[in-house]
Amino acid sequence: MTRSRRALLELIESHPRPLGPRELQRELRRRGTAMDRVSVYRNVAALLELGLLHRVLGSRAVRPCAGREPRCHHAVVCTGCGSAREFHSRPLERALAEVRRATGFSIQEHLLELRGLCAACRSRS
Amino acid sequence: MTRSRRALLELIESHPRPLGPRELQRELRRRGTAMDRVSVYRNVAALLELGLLHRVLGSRAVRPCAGREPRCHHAVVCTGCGSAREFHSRPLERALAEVRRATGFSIQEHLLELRGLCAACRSRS
DNA sequence: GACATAACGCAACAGTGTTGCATCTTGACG
DNA sequence: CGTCAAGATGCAACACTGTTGCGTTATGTC
Repeated sequence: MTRSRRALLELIESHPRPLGPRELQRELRRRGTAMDRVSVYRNVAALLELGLLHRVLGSRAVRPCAGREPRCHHAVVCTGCGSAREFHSRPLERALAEVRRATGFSIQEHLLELRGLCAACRSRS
Repeated sequence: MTRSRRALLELIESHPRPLGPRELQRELRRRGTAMDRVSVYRNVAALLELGLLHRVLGSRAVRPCAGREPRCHHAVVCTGCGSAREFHSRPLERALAEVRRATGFSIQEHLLELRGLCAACRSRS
C-alpha cells in the first residue's frame, strides 16, 4: 500500500459519486497527487482485488465497498448527482431465487443496479 | 430500412447469442453481406432506436427484442454458450417496488442481468 | 545502509468508437 | 422511366481508452 495507492483510495472514498479512470486521474491531478494513466488502472485493479472497491455495473467507474460482503452487487445510483448507495433486500433475494428456478439457469452471479433520483435531488427539482 | 440494415437485423435475430459490434461485422462478412464498421455502429444505433434490439448490460452486444415491452431489462445470459433469454417475474417486480420504498429513490430504470449456466451447458459438463 | 521486491512513469501499441466528407441507394414524384 | 431529394454507405482520419514492455524509482526488510 503505497502513497499513490492510498491517495487513490482516499479520493474514491471521499467522493460522493463513482468515478471512472479518466475522472480519477483528473481529480488526482487537481489534488496535487498526479498519477500516470497506467498506474490508475493498475491501482484500481489492485484495490478491486483487495475487495476495497466495487465496480459500477455497466461502466468503468468504481465506488468504495461499503459493507463487509465482497460480492454485494446491489446499488442505487442517482442520475442527478451521481451518488451511489448500496442496499440489501430480502424480498429481492427471494425473487432472484425464484427466477433461478423458473429459468432453469444455475445462476453464478447477478448484476443489479437501479437508477433514479435520490431524495435530495428530487426535492431540488 | 435498407438491405444492409435488414441483413444486420436478420443476423441478430437468427443468432443464438448476443453479438458485439466486431462479431457482427465478422459474421456479416462471412455471410456475404459485408458492412463497414461505421455502418454497423450506425445501424445498431438505428435498430436500438426503433426498439427492435436490446443492449446486453455491461457490454456492447445486442440481442433481439423479444416481447412487446421496449424497456424490459431482464435477461439471463449463459456464461457457457452465451445464449440469452429474457424473462419476466412478478415477485421480482414486487421486490423492486419494495426497494424503491426502502431507499427513498424514485427509480427511473433498473438494470438486471443474471449470469449462469443454462440447462444444456450444465448437462454437457 | 544494502538489497530484493514491487510500484511507477514513459513510450509505444492495439482496440474501439466517432466524425467529415464524397459517393451511392432508396423511394417518391412527375 | 427519368429526376431528384433525403438518407445510407464506405473510406480515411481522428480521438479515446486500455494494455504491454521496460528502465527507473520507491518501499520496507534485514
